[in-house]
Amino acid sequence: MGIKDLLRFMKPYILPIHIQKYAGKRVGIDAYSWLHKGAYSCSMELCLDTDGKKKLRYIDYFMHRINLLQHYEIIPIVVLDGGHMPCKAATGDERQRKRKANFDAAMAKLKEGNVGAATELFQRAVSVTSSMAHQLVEVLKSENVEFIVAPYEADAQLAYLSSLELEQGGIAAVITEDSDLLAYGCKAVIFKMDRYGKGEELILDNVFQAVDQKPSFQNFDQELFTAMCVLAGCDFLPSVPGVGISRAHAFISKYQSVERVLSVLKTKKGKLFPDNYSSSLVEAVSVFQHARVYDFDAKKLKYLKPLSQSLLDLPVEQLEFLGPDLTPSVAAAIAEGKVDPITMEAFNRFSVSKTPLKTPVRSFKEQEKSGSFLERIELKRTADEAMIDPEAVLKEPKYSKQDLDLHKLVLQPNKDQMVIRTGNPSLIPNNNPFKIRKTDEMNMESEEYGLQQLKVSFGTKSEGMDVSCSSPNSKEHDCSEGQKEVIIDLSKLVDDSGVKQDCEKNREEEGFESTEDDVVEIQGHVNITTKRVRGAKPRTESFKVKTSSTCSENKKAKINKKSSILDFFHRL
DNA sequence: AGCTAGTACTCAC
DNA sequence: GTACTAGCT
Repeated sequence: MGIKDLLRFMKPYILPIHIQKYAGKRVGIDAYSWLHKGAYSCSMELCLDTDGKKKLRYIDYFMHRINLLQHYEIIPIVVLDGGHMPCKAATGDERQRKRKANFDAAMAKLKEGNVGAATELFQRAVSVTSSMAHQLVEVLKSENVEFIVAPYEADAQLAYLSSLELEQGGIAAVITEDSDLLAYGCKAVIFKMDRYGKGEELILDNVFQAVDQKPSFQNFDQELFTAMCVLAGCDFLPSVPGVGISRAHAFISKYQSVERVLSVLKTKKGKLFPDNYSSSLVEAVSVFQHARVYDFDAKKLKYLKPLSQSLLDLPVEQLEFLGPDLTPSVAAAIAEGKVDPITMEAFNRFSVSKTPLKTPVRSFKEQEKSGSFLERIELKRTADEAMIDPEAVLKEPKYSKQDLDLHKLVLQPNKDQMVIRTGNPSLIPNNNPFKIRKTDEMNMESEEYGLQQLKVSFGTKSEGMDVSCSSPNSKEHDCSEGQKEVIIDLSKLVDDSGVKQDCEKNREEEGFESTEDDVVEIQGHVNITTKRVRGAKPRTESFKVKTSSTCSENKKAKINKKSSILDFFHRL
């Protein structure tokens, strides 16, 4: 939702620019915007979780834009969303239901054979999942693109980076579609950046300094501006009925103080003014000012802006609304993309895996991002696959039978079973001209993700879980085109043979040859204690962990398409 | 004039 | 998440 009507209201201050303006500078990117847009190019594939490269087109979209920035010598800093703020309004159930309805309608159209109508409906059903985010993180890692997973809102983290000096790792501007960045006090924000690098920019200082410009913010400071945003209605607090951006601005201009505006509003609105509105507004403004963010240098959480005395006087428990505190190690693990910020599960070396949470209440964003029905994830792109004719892919008859099977899985998301198909995560779209990968880097990564990953925690209550996953030994990079397949049988609830067969079938279809020779297996037990920092009770669970790796050596030679940056821009 | 609520859109072969 | 708009106060 952002700040209701803020961008329209601020239109006079929003000017067209080209990102070239930021050549040589560091620029922050609100990953959610691009993930969401990119998802449109493959919404059906994402919803159905089909196998194949088309599902990863959102990565293509994202990386093409990263490449665009790099072409203009901009240093992109990708910021991803982390956990959810406790105070976030629970407006999501409605959207979630709509998505589900669109998904069901899309499946119906698909059964009828009306692919066009289905595609349209899938576009309304698609949402950004944490699997997608993590998949992106893996590609960013492999491409050496700087990224950070915010402890909570990416917006707050971006605003924090924007407040830092360049030498401290600060950024000169933020690219986003979200008006919240302004409420957080981001100095320079670029909206609606297109594929050529054109966008619309708002410089906050220009707003405060402008004379003879309407609407006028001459007597505003950042706090009043943020208060205006909250009054107009934001994610943390809906506005008082009848108050929108114009009236919010008028009130703040006139009374120059949050307290006075609130008391006037109270007498004016009478019964329409909610009892706890004043305290909620002050809290919401505080979140925009002091939200918890990650300090990359100190490697711990800190506040976007140092706490005021009145906040410092509060007992620590009452500061939870700024984002619950996280221990430095947890905060760092989240920031570096090693731990899922919502479930607190360690990410698998190759992919994301998790069952839907069984906690009674899940917020909208939580459901949206943790992938309510997209529990299967694949990263199995190979160079071979990249050679497949797109036409042929489209003609594959998989949309009939296989998707019905998938649909069953979708309708029973609680089944404690999933199949994770993984491949070399470093493989980025083959049409990607900036694919430069150094082998030693890859090996370093593999070490970093080594056996410690056996200590992963799994956020389920299942017992006796068998985890088969690819062993991250250095060898596998010698056969980076090889494919790994992981099957997790979390319970005996479901007969897994069907799924396994599907996998085998896929392997054949894709010409995958598994050689038993290089299968490595490690088996053992690990005891895991998961400390759920946000609200839930700590758990200790015991899992049987089995690791195996399958690599195929005799893969076709990689296509050595010499794709230069110029090639890429010619295609644009 | 401004707020509310409903609809349409984001990609790109 | 946004933009646009018809209809209401």
